[in-house]
Amino acid sequence: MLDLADDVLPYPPSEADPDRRGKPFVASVGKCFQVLKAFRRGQTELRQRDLGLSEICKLSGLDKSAAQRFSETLVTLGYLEKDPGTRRYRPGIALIDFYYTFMVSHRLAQIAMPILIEASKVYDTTVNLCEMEGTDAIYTVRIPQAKASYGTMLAGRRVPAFCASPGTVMLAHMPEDEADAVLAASDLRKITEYTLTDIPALKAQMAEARRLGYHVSDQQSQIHNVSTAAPVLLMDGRAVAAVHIPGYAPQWNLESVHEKLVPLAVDTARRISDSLTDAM
Amino acid sequence: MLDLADDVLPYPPSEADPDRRGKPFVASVGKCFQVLKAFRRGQTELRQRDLGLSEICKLSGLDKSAAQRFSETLVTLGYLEKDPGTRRYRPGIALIDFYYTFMVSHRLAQIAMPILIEASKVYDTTVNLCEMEGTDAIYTVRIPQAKASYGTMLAGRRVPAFCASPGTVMLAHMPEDEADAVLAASDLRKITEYTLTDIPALKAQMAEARRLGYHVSDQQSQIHNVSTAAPVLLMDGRAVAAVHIPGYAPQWNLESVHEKLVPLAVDTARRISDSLTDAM
DNA sequence: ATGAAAGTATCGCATTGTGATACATAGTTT
DNA sequence: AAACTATGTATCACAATGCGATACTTTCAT
Repeated sequence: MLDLADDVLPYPPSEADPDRRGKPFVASVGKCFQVLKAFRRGQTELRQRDLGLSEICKLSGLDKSAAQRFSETLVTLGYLEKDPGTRRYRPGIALIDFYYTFMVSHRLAQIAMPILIEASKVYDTTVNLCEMEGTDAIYTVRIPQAKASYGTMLAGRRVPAFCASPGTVMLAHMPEDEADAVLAASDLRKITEYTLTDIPALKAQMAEARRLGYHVSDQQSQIHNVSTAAPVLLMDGRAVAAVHIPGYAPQWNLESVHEKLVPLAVDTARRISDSLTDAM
Repeated sequence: MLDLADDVLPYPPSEADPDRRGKPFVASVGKCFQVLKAFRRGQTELRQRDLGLSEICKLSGLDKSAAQRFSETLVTLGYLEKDPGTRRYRPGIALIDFYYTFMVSHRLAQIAMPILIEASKVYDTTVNLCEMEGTDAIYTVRIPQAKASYGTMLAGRRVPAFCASPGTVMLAHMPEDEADAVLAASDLRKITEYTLTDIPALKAQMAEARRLGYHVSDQQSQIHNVSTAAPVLLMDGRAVAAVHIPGYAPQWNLESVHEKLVPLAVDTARRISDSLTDAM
């Protein structure tokens, strides 16, 4: 039995944040999102798609009454579904609406999509677009390949920025103080035995990524995965995203990745950068 | 200038609903989602990605104070972003999290994904998976093609069930009273000049779809689009989803769609149905 | 300059959410 | 079966919290 709870989640979510102090904040809204987030934790920590009320309590940090109020509210709104038999809750299909709301107005994704699709056909590989959010890189566009695993096909996945190639490359092409702040806020724990966790080594790696214009991560976030990333840059040199192409063993190794996937990633990222600046 | 507002959205969202009466409901939560929904309306009705506070008021039905409170709350939580210069709000990247939360636990999508990818390669076409939500068909999985338009690549898009082939085919394979209820609740307005809007004609069309096991819609929801859909069925014959393959003119016409896309859609849907029942 | 419209801040009131408690139901163990 | 435990549901008095009218500030058009 896993021990949940306790690292009780960032709530109340600000009053700590510098420039959010004093802004109006409706606590109930924060709590409802704690409930929705509980399902994500439930999936990673408990490996189950549906949660009972008491599990929601533990994972959200809310008491029983609150958990019930918010869960039922979310059911009424369609964002959770409730199995009448088991009385357990699960994510509702209406949640997809917000993905659409975000993506449909996301110019970067719109521009990148056809270019990424083309790129995926070159070697029949998965190709992803990543963007920074806090200390994570989030996959926003993924062009899937039939043989890939389901989890690696889904947009919305998060990976700690410090230990994955898209993160490295975005941190590298970012004002240094911002990058430092991200590293400082990151939970620097080893994901695999190859994960770098000390700041100087990470900064050296970032410097090299900046120099080369790409980064190859050798099993630092996943065993048997040598993955490449190249930055999508604005004219001022800031990275707004990264193109990420994973290469899985045994099909790909460090050498073939350098020979084939690196140029592809760099070129794809550059084409996106160009289209982006043209469009402005 | 479009007149917005007024059809002030279904709020308070239940007390009307039969079996949701008396369930605890936190009004603030409902209102925060009104704000998020406002962005979707803003995109379709105003064609703009970001909204000012007063636009949020109109589109959400909230007063100025409430709109501000909830918008700022959502900014603090990361679900909206605010441009400091223009003071306008736009959807935040964190919204993607909920897509992931839903999809990662969605067995149907997991099973369907590789099968849909295979299908998309046969004629290099877009292939979609749709599911019912209220009176709409929602696209939950989409395998994009480079030449397609961005809007048709995004999961989360909704189409009224009555006038699109995936909807027709799902309604057809549904207990009749449920299908009738959906039609009754639908806003039966012509989308194109070919849209059927009278119930008997729609029911005849559904009957034929049930008989054939697929449906081809000829420009009923979009001009120059002849699209095919076939139902994904459980063992009891109920549809849980539909495979949808659009065929755009001039590349595709009614004849070539029948010859090629119909068998592909039917076969793909059947393979998903089989995998689904195997997995249980 | 002037005015209108949009955005932000303030604050007393009472509505609304709160959470302790009690009750009901499901699932397990003896 | 009965007894027990855990989990889910309902109730309710209190006051904290969200409410929204008002006033203030900024921005943009004229």
